[in-house]
Amino acid sequence: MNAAETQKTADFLKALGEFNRLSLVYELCRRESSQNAMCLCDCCSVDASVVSRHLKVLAERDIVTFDKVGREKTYRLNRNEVATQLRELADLIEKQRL
Amino acid sequence: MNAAETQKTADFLKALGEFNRLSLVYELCRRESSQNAMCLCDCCSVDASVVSRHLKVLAERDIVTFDKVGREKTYRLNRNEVATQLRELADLIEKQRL
DNA sequence: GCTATAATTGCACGATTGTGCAAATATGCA
DNA sequence: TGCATATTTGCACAATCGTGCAATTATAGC
Repeated sequence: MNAAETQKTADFLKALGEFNRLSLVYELCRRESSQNAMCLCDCCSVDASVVSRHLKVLAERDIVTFDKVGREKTYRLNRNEVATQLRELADLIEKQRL
Repeated sequence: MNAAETQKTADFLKALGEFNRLSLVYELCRRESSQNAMCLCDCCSVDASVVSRHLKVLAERDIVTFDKVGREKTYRLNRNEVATQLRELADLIEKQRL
């Protein structure tokens, strides 16, 4: 487990480890289809600019993906990728595979 | 998924989502037996006081546990508990169970 | 008792982070 | 072209966080 990998995993966990960002993830989790940012604003009571920045962080870590349609960006949760990353970490920790 | 639960999960992820703390977790993961804090200092090049504080954070989130033997505290990773929490989150995200 | 070692705590500091507001940008629609 | 809406960006600010150092506490061994 080199430093770069450790840092990458830490960044992934840190992206999920903030209340409003995790709320956004849960909100996207509830929805079947993609949601634009304005719609996501409702789930956490902060300014639209804040939501924009949080979604950017999540996108940088590949936790969410977006499509740009017109003037809207519609976001969706990368369910499988996120779940896989979490499970890999769980396996590593449990089975001592480093 | 209420706010308190969300906050708790976020705190758990945030505790893991810092480079030196995650390095400590990995170091404990490699070891079969408990390790005292001084021994753990080697894996991340920071002051002993910093390691002490990081271990406290990890203990507060039940990521590690310790036994006090003499003047030493020996830490061990709560493998199963941490792995279970990560898997539960993975399942929730993947299966849309909120 | 005294000394050495393990660990914690208080303090200070710089860096990062989350936030709101206002302005700017981008795009759709009339 | 002009206006409305979606999103981003610049700026400022307070709060949190990670850190090192020095002092303190706790305990083992002499």
